[in-house]
This record gives sequence, structure tokens and C-alpha cells, in this order.
Amino acid sequence: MTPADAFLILDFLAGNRLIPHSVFTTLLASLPSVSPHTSPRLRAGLALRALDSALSISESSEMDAPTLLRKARAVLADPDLAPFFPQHLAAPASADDAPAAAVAHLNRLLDVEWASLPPSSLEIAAERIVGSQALHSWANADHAQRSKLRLLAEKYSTSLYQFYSPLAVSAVGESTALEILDTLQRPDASTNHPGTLPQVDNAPETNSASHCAQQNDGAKSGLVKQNAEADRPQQDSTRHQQDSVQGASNSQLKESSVTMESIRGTGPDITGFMEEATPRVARQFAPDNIKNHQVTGSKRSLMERNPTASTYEWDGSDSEGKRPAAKRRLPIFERTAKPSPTAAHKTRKKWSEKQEKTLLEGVEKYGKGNWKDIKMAYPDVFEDRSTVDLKDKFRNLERHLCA
DNA sequence: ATAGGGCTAGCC
DNA sequence: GGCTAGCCCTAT
Repeated sequence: MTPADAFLILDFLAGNRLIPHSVFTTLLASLPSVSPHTSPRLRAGLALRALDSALSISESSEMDAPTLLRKARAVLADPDLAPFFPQHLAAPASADDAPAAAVAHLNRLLDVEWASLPPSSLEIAAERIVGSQALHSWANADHAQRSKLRLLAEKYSTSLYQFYSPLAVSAVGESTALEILDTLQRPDASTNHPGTLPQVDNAPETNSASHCAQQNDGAKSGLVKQNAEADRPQQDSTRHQQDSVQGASNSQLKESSVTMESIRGTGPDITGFMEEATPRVARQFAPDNIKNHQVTGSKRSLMERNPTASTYEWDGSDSEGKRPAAKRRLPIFERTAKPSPTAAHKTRKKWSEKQEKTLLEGVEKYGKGNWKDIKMAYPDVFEDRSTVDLKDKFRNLERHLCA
């Protein structure tokens, strides 16, 4: 799981009051550590959670109001949390009210604070994807925005699966969870059984040390030595989580295309999924290639006729004189400037030592092949490097290491 | 998104 | 001319 994913999930869990503290801490233990300092909402959620916890009376032990108040004051005075409590919340706790009244007052204020906590990024994304505004969001989104929505859809379904355990469901409410999953999984829900965790498979070795071993049994590298035993289970679980989500993601996309069906043909730009295919199709004329580039989720094959398409006919003869000039004009798109075939190559840029070291560190940490995660983990170092650059560079380094 | 083959600028 | 690092292209 990437730090970004972990943040999305933690942000959602921490700010959800329905999730009991015991459940929250259990789930927290299975997440990679996330710095709460990146998000005011997350910090506020954690602060409210701490205060909630201090004010809640556990079933087994009876606690008197003074004790509760003392605990609450301790939380409110915690230097890590204090900045995230509003002034008026801290005030009654230090007043000389009767403890019971102060506790009751605090609880009321706490209710208000919980209610005013903004929705998490995950919930916002979910609403945009599967909520009532989904269609509206899509219709109003430009190309870049749609790409983001697609990414969010996948991220959201991944997150759901990663925490789709009976524990989490009991916390957020079974009906809600099932409803969301149902929406995400339709129409082929049968391929993904909610609550059934994917089986662990034997993922191929992904660490570079083993890669070297395959090529040269004696090769040993101190530079890229992955703690394979410790890392592999995590990688495997990540991998099969991704695998298990695949079905949901596809369904999600299918679902999107189904909803898009309602506006297909009625307005411009209803073939959002096809936009991505266009540049490639322009370069590749083989029918097989065109078929391969049908974008997942698009119901109509590119080989099928598009009812909204215009056609230009050319009879192949050069007898231009027989036709009016207007008819002889080439379709507009053929007259537009094509990008130069010798498109500007990126200027060759030598990899710095720091970049190399960071790349090796990234591979050690996230595993070979997780170039996107590595790039995201060191955005400043790899600012001018693409994931493909990372992959190429590592391949290059590997050659040296394995030589 | 990633893997792997291919191309080529730049160095010797 | 050969080699290689860095980059591109294509398939999956």
C-alpha cells in the first residue's frame, strides 16, 4: 500500500465516529505509518477521537465525573492535540463548573465538532464516483479531470477491499458497506465475494537480489539487498489485493459506462473513455491493435459503427473536375498540422548519484516494479524522471550489479 | 502501470 | 566503429 493510500484510509477511519476506538486502533496497526501533520482534517479527527475516548465510560469500569473531566483536560492540554481543539471547547473544561455539568457540556460540544468535521477525501471521492452527483461530475469534467476520477474510482475500490473485513463492516454499518460494494461490483458481483479475502498466491520474486541470482548464482550485491522474508508477504498481499480489486475496478468502469449510456448520443463528448484511445489508434492502423485499444468499460467496440460519426467518402478517382470544389475538400482533420514525426526528444539527462541511491533505496523499500510508488515516495528527487525512467535506470543499474 | 525490445546521442 | 546510458515504443 502506498503512503498516499494509507493516508486516504486513515483519514477516513480517524474521522468516522462510528468506528469504535478499539476497532480504529486495530485497523491502525495494519496501516503503514502516516504522518498526521500533512492534513489538518486528519489531525482534527485524531484529536476529537482522543477526547471522545477520554470522555467515554467503559462498560466494565464505572467512572465518576471528576475522573472523566480530568482525563478530558489532559487530552485538551496535550501539546500535540491542543491546537486542534477550538477555543470554546477547551474553555468549559477549565471552568469551575460542577464536574458532571462540565462533562455533559463537553460531550455536547464534542457532538457538534464531530458533526462539523468535513468529509474525508475518500468520502468525497466516493460521492463523486458512486454518489448521486457521479453523473454530473463526469458530464462536467474535462479530460484531465476524468482521468483523475478514474484513478479515484480505482483507489476507492482498493481501499474498500483492503478494509472490507467483518470488523470494519460492523463498524461502519453492514447495510452501508454492502450498498457501496454492490454499486461498485455490479453487474458481475459473482466474481467478487464480499468478505472473502483473496487467497495468497505465489507471487513471482520481485526483488533485485533474486533477479541477480537468476542470472548469476554467485552474484552478491550489498547495494540492493532486499529483506525478502520480511517484504514479500506484504508485497504478495498488496499484489493479491490489487488482483482481487481488479474485478471491482472493471465493474466500476463498466458501471460508469452504463450510466454514460443515458447521455450517449445526446450531447458532445460522451465518449470519454475513447478519448484515450485516439492517439494510439492514429498511429496504429492494424485492426488487432485497434481492438486491443478498446478502452475497458466502453461498451461499443471501436470496430462497430458509431451512430454519431460523420463520414467522408472518396471514390479513389482523380477526376476532380467532375465534382464541385466543396466536395473535393479534404476532411478538416487531415489538414490540421500533424505532430512532427521527429518529435522533440527529451534532452538526455545524466542521473545524479543522489537519484541513483534514492532509486535503490526505493526499490529496497517498495520492491522492484513499483515505480509509481517509488516516484511518489521521493517526489523531489524524481521530479524530472518518469516511472519509465526509473524502470530503465534500475534495469541499467541491475546490469552492473549482476555483472 | 509496467516490462522489455529498440533506438541513438555521446563517449572512448 | 563499438559501447552504453538514457530515452522511446509497443505489448500486456
